[in-house]
Amino acid sequence: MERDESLKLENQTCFAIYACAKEITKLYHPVLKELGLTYTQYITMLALWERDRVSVKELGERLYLDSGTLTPLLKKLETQGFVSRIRDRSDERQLLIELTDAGRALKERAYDVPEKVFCQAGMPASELMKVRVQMTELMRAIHPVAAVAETTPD
Amino acid sequence: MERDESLKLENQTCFAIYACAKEITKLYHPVLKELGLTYTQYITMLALWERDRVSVKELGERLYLDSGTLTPLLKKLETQGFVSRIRDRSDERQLLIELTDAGRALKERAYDVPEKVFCQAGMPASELMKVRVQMTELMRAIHPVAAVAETTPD
DNA sequence: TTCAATTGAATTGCATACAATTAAATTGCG
DNA sequence: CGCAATTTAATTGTATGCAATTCAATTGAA
Repeated sequence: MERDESLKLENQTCFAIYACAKEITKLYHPVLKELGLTYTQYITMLALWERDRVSVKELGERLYLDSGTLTPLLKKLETQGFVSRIRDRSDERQLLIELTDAGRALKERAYDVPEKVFCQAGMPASELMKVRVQMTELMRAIHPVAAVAETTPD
Repeated sequence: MERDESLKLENQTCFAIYACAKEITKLYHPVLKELGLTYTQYITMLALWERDRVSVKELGERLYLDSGTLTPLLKKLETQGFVSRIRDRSDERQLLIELTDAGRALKERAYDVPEKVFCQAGMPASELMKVRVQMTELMRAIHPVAAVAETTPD
């Protein structure tokens, strides 16, 4: 690539992904508003609907979020009545996140969400799946980097 | 897709893109720190290196950011000495953003950035290009939606 | 057992993001 | 011209995100 081309905005994969991520979040906004959830709260609920009564640490690993983001977000979900935050009796350092009945009930109303957003996005499901596979591959390529670098022999 | 599968985190294209975007930003962080830029400031400088003396509105359209984000960010870049913020004499509503000499000089030091980040990401350039093309397509599919919906006949 | 090292969550500080509103400047219609 | 509608930034309020630090609980080695 030409020296100058390398710094053009339209040649930055990072920017394409960054901009896309933000637009997608905006697409979810009106749909999630009906459920009383923000986008980050929504993916947190998705994780919990699959498996709850988990520590903040485990939740953070599944969502790629740290306690700085999750602590206030989970307090908010607790205030809204969707989760309970309970200290683990056998290890008081850990905070277990459990769905409430209302939290579990919310799942019923969430089943429509993906389809509603799909309809807004004018893209066939097969294309979206391709994108997902590529993103997952890219994620695998970059996410463990830090950990690997640390264990590199010197 | 099975009813329950549709809400699984690993099946959400939105989550794959969202998580990827965040990890990529983290990859840039240490590299950009040497230049004294955050990620958002960096893409703003990329846009300005291509074309400066533009209004906040035009910059926002190219970066998909609004004045709520750009106003404080541009003030920061001004404080750092990389840009000047000048009211357009012929239309006082507009604020023109111009690179300073220091801002233009910074470009020289930025040429290394993409390669440095590539090296951290263990992915061939051809794969990254494929990702970029797909993201750009997806962006085209979803971004104009709102505008189109407004002009739909009733 | 004892205490230093580690672990997990919370906190702090800073930088986004964006919806909604506000305020100033400009435009365009009558 | 005169003023309502529009346009552009800035502001306000809320919600992330994350690096770095702190604090309490637990673990593990001597």
